[in-house]
Amino acid sequence: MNKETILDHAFYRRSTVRVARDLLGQILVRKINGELLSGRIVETEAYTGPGDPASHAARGATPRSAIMFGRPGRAYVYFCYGMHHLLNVVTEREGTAGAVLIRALEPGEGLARMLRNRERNKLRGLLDGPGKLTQALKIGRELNGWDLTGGGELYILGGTPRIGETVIAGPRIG
DNA sequence: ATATGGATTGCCT
DNA sequence: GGCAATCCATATT
Repeated sequence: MNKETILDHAFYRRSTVRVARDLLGQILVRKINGELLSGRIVETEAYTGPGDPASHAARGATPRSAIMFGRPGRAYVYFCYGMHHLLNVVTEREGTAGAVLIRALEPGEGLARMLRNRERNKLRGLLDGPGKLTQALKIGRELNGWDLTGGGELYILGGTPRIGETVIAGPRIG
């Protein structure tokens, strides 16, 4: 059987692009106030280090980007445009920069709560953006540096059944 | 100490 | 399609 397990250190400690691709279809789980919120990852984006101008780690480590050089399997959450939190997972071995931005989810558990968190009534457009899903799952900077391999408030479930999906991989746009 | 602009979203026309 | 909203990390003076 395809047993669902929490993605571990070894999963994240690989090339950023590979982790980005393998994250598709897995389940992001958020536990907060005794409630379970979850969604299936349907869009990701890879950010590496030097050589990737769009990456925060492009010009070496800064206080903010240092975590991208740190242990894989940690969350990198940062605040953007003065109003959105963006969730990444750190990849590559310690010392090498890399992170994958979670761009979109398909709603799973806790739908009613996620709608409330976003003050929306429709399923449509609930989790289809990096800033939207963090709002729906109440993911903020307090989770920056969170170890995703240890369960608890935030983790990612792997080994989820694939349902005949098409994975499209391409260069980043923009 | 100050200036700049961003891994976005939602509302406007 | 265009653009304002709005905080903060980073670079510059």
